This record gives sequence, structure tokens and C-alpha cells, in this order.
Amino acid sequence: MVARRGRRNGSAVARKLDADNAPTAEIPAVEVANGSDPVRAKSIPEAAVARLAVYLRILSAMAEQGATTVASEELAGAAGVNSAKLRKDLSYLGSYGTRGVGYEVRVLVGQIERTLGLTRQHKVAVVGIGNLGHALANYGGFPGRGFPVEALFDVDADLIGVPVGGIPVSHLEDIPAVCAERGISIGVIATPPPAAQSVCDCLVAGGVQCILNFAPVVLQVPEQVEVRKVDLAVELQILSFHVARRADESNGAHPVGNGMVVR
Amino acid sequence: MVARRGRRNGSAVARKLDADNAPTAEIPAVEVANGSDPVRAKSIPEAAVARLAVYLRILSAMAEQGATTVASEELAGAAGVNSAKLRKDLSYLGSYGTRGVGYEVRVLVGQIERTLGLTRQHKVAVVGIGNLGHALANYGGFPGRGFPVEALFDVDADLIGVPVGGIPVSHLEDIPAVCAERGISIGVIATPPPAAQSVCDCLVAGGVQCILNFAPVVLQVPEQVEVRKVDLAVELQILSFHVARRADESNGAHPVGNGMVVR
DNA sequence: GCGACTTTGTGCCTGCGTTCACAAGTGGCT
DNA sequence: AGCCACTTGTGAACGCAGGCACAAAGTCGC
Repeated sequence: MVARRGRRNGSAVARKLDADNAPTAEIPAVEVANGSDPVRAKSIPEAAVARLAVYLRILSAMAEQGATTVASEELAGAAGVNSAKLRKDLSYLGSYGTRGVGYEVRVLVGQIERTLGLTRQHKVAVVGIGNLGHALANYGGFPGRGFPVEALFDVDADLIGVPVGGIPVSHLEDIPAVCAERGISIGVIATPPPAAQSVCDCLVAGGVQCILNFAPVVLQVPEQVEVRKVDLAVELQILSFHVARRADESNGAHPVGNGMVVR
Repeated sequence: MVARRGRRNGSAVARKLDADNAPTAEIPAVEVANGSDPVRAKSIPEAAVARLAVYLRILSAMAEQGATTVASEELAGAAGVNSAKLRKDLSYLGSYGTRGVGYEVRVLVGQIERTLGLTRQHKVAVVGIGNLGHALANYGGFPGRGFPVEALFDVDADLIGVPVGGIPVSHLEDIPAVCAERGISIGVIATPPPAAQSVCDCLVAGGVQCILNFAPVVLQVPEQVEVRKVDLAVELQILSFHVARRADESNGAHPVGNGMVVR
């Protein structure tokens, strides 16, 4: 953002703009955001969405303990973020705070749930009932909120038909049919790496829109399918990197005895 | 997708805009950039580190299949990233490519391993041997590379002493002693939320430097301890958000052609 | 040995996300 | 009523990450 002289650029429209840019043509850019209709996000940054989920959990806990209002500073502390960031995150939902007071916990919970789409149920299928799949299937209705596991799949003949967490396991080849039939919207892949891509294809064929992938594989999916990856090995390696970096820092680095900003 | 294959995109520099606007005369504060001992990361962006781990896996697979060299374009394709980004990531390690040819797979593997600190072993402890903990303990030497699980902990008396994946389970209260004794450097928390913070404290007391947290809790740790969080509920909620957003988009076909240009 | 071709490494720019700082509301107190 | 203390919401600056495009550097063919 290079101090453009125009005021706000409004939406992300990447017009040819500028060159000369007659400033009088600026549109107020207040398109949505009036409370009446949907408070539909113009575009909430992905990072903010992740934090909203965290806030939601904290707020729910607070509500259970009887809190009715909360200040940004307090909530930010509990979430481990800067209070300005928290306020900006919440501002994406609209203005639901009261200056001088704070936010009403219940209102906030409701707004976040609505924004995250938690007012509808999202049926989940878990593919690959190994150790991890087992754990996921038993996770107890996932976070309890709106993510019922409604289908399980595996290749192992010994597992087919066996109920895990109350749901019988189906065969991989039934993925498309079963997913379509039960209206599965989220697929969780917990298979060994070689199977992941084909499983993914099956899920997509079954109409699944979102995939949570635990297999260490880069999945290829059509444009409209959203994939999120949880990769244990990568996480560990990142931690390893930090260990190494730290070791190096304390180890080497006294060459000139100068200031040597660590950074 | 976006036709980027074509070489000459035409439309070279359209940079006439904003003639005034030249604020970037700042001195970039390059003090640190001495290249004395170049090997060690001056400071690799975290995002790049995560990608390096992905490249490493792909490269290892390629090496196994007998590939000796690889071009950035090819590797980038396999990793699902832009080739320029890949080259920039690799350049953080130093210059190990050959222009006109590509990168030597083995060299690259070695350099990434070294940079990520994978040349040493990082002993792992898993706390909370429930469904998830079980899965983790059996994950088979984790990614096989340098992350041996060497300690397990739980509160459940029935589990104490029972070997899981070859390691007997110890009691929570022994965490500090056992971790210190066995030189654990990475702790994995797979406990129910209420136990997470106290377990975390125990791990820190045992000298653990890095923590991978699966519990949906914001952990409080001293400065020098690195924490990474894997939060299932958050992941699902992010996916849910995308489902909701997509539904809205196709649903409310905004007639007022104003904003809302598809990117 | 030279020219054509290939691929790396990187400077520059753009745009996003974070942080700061402050004006603008709001409720309580006098 | 008026003032004050408090807290939100956001404009603006900053820094980081991503992507383009090109010069440098190497290989291959003749």
C-alpha cells in the first residue's frame, strides 16, 4: 500500500486505474455492511478467520462461566494476540461492540458462528481408519459444534461394516455414492500417502467441497474445492529448525565482538 | 490455470503512474547481511521453512526413484508452488543450483536437512495416550527421519507401564525427570484441554524446547520455548467458512454490478 | 571456440497482514 | 447537565511475503 492519494481503494478491483485518476469519481464504497441483509464478509483475511475460531472457543467458555461482556484487551490476552488485531478481526464481522464497555459475549458468539458458517451442519467423512482415523472418528462429534461424522471408509476388508464411533465403515469404492447420498461436505483424509490422491478424487466425485488432508502429499483438486493440510512431519521439522537455529545462535556468532544484532 | 506459460507477456513496464510518490528512499538497514559464515540461515522466513520441509519430502522420493537432477519448474510443480518462489526459498540455503541444468537432488536434500536441523536426532515425548496419542506413538518413528519417540505419558493408572509402540507409558508427574534424563527436545501434547497447560509446564520444566500442541488451548510458555499448534476444530471451522462464503457467492447474485468482481 | 539455449538467482514492485495511535462514542459520576 | 474515564473502530505506516522479469551463468551442438 503505497500511500495512494485516493482514499480507500474500495474493493479489490484491480482496475487499470491511476495513470491520472480523476479523484472526483470515487465511489463511497460502502457497498454492503449495512445490518439488514447478510453481513457477508467482503473478504475476511484467512489468518483472521483462523483467529476468529479461536476467539469463538474462548468466548464460549466465558459464556459458560457467566460472563456477559468482555473487553478487547481481556479477550486478546486470553487468545494470545494483540488487542488491536483482535478488534480489527472483530470489525470484519461488523460493529458489535459498545464503546466504553466492550463486547457482549453472546452477541459475539452468535456473529462469529454465523460468519464461520457454523449455523448449518457440515457432515464429515473420514477416510482411512488406521490409528489416526480411529482417533478422528472417536473425537466425539468433533468439536461438538456442527461437524457430525457421518461416514467412514477404508480398504481393509476386516474393517468394512465394523462400527467405529457408532458409524459402520464402508469401502473406499463406495465413497462417491455414499458421500453424495448422505450429503457429506467435508472429507478428512487419513490414509497412507499413496492412496491420498485417488481418495481425494473419489471425495470430489462425491460432491465434497472441502478436504482436510493429513497425508503428506500435495493434493491436486479442481478449482472450487478447498484443501487444508495438516502435516505432522512438516510441523516437527519446523520445530527442528528452530532448535537448530537457537543452537547456532548461542554457539557461533562472536566473530567481531561487535554489536551483532541478533534478529 | 492462468496462462503463464507464454513467455512474452507483452505489456512490459506500464509503470508510469504516480510520478510523484517515491518514498522508498529509505536505507534498508542491512547491517546483519555480512556473509561471513553463510551456511547458517541469516533468517529464513517461517513460511519458507515450512515449504522447505515439503520440498525435502519430494526430493527424497525423487532420489529414491533415481533422479539425479531436477529443475525448479519441475520441483515447483510437484510441490504446488510457483517456481520463482521455490528458487527464492532454495536461495536461502545458498547457491546450490547449476544454471542451465537445475539442482542436484542429493545436494539439495543434504542442504535442506542441514538447514532444518535434521542431521541431529530430536527425541520426542508424547503426552496423553488417548486415541490421538496412540496414533502418534505408533506413527512409526514419525516421519522416519530423526524424530524417535522416546517417552510416553498419561494419567490413567491402567496405562502406566503398558508399552505402546514399544515404549512403556509413564505417569504425568514423572515428566520433568524423564524428559531431562532422556534428553527429550520435543514434546507433543495430546491431552484433554484442561490438562494441557500444566503438562506444558512440566515439559518446560524437563528442559523441552519445542512443543507441538494438539489441545485446543492457548499455551503460556517462557520466551525461549517454541510452540506450534495443530487445532482440528479451527481447521474445520476454516473450511466451514469457505463453504459458507461460497454458498453466499453463488446465492446472492448481486445485481448491482458494483463491487463483487470475481477476482 | 562460439553462439544458441536453458535455467538459476535476484532486484523490484505489489499487496496483504500487523501494529500504532487516535478520534469518536458511551456510560457513570458529580 | 457536564465532565471524565474507558473502550471501540479505523486510518495510516510498516514490514514481510509473493510474483514477475531479466541478467548472469552455465551447457550443448557445431
